[in-house]
Amino acid sequence: MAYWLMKSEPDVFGIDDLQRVQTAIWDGVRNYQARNFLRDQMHVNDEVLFYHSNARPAGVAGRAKVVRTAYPDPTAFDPKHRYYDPKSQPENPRWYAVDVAFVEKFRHFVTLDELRQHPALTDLLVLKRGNRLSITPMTAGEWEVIVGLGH
DNA sequence: GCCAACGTTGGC
DNA sequence: GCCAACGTTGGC
Repeated sequence: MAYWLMKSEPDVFGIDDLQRVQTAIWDGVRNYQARNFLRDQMHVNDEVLFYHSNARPAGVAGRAKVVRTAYPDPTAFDPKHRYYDPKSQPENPRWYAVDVAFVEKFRHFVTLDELRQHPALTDLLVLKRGNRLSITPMTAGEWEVIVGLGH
């Protein structure tokens, strides 16, 4: 069991969208380090904290879990899609996606500021200066603290 | 909208 | 392999 923080822009796809559809493909990852986490280390039932980026405020909106491990990202093969990448071919895929399922929306939205203030979260990768990774691992302890803040 | 930080691209 | 130019991310 692993614990992940996954960023999405709520204007594009937020926790409310996931709640509505319940299960969704997490596609559009176009960063090698994030892809490697997703492709090589994500397992079914891994915990996901759903982070709203490019939002006011930014922060953790709720929980999801992994329900399908990595498979080739179909949006990379679609020339009309904004995530299209001609260098990714079905016989040699460059980009991958997983499926995630809604678990809960936090009663209390945990803002980036609250994360920064908490002494147990100083090593959280998303708080590191300049961090742009859309998928980052965290420890079970960090996960528990953030879920506690959200409840 | 600004802009710092970062990743990727491509010429050499 | 270097590195300047460029594009993107994401908080504010």
